[in-house]
Amino acid sequence: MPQRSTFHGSGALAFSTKGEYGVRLMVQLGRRYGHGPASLAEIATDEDLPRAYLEQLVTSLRDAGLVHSTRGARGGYELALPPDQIRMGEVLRALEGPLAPMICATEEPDHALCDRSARCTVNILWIRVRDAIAGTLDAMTLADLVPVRHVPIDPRLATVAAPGAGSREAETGATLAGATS
Amino acid sequence: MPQRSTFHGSGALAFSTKGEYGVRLMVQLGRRYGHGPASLAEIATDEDLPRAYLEQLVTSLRDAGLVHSTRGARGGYELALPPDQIRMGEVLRALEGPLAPMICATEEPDHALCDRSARCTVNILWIRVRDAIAGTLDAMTLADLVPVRHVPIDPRLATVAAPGAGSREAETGATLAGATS
DNA sequence: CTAATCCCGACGAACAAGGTCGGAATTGAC
DNA sequence: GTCAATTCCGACCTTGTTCGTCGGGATTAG
Repeated sequence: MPQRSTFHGSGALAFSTKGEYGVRLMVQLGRRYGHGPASLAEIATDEDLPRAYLEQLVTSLRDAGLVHSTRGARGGYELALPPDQIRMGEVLRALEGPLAPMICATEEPDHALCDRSARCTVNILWIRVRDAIAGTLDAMTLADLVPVRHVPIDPRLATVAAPGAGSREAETGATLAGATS
Repeated sequence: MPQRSTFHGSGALAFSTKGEYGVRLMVQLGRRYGHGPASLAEIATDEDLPRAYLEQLVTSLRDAGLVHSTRGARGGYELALPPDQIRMGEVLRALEGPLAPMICATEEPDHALCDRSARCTVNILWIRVRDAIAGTLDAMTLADLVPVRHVPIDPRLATVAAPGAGSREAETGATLAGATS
């Protein structure tokens, strides 16, 4: 496949495929958590994604300390932390860079102010959007996306799969009414 | 100037220049609200933006019913509504298209489900991000971005510039309900 | 009439997104 | 020791969107 058709996020503020594929990759690793390393080929098949491309993405995730790799035969990747301790904000930041809808709204405190910062009244808008996104993303963990497993092999893992364990409830008032149903 | 340096939104989920310039354009129109039409050349100079490019953007805003145009000499553009009745969400949607971080999280009810929608547990993440963005944007109006004017020429216009006009207090949670259904 | 303005469609260069490729290094299994 | 599976790494290529530019036509005030 040369390229994905049209554009997978049609409008404004779209994530790139890096973000999308990377999250799907992480979810797969979440399902396999506790089963030892999983090879990229395996995951690429499961999610129907180009393996060579996933290699690039997983490198970012590894460098960010989110996944751990094992080289050699029977090697692969696995989560470096339990799923409920991986905030989705971290995942997306590792994949796509800092969450910043605009150059003057970087997450870094040493934000590169635009030259017009003096009379720039628009700044507050981008800041608020950035905070809303970051807040939402950091309020969700990978555990919220991994489908519940019936019976974990290791009973100690039951606490991990418990819903809403660590992640605070978001203050965004998210009404996700019947989204996918 | 052929192109803007590097990329004005460095990381993930960046607005394009359409969104940025368009908002700045609207703010300028907000400052001039009540003073009759303003020409694009004037605004382009004030904001130091390419006039020919603004022409394209303002077309979208006009088609969305946010600005009103007057043709001919001494013509120009003006806001079609008072600033406090223009939600920033509308502005950005007009400029950039629907707020959708991912194809499977469109604002339209007839969302084109990705082919994997059955076993897609990731969807909820994009939906929440989309709601957070839309909620934040729709809770702010153009009046929140226009710097307060000291003394309007026409005293009747004081009501327009007055801060308590209503939509300021909208909390993010309330407006979300209507958006999704 | 003339000058200012909006209006419209076509055009084009630069750039990042979205992948592909080939090979080197590492390791488990036999 | 050999072999196969796998991560690791950098270079390369292609395509579409973004970010504008350009030239002219339609409209209207003075």
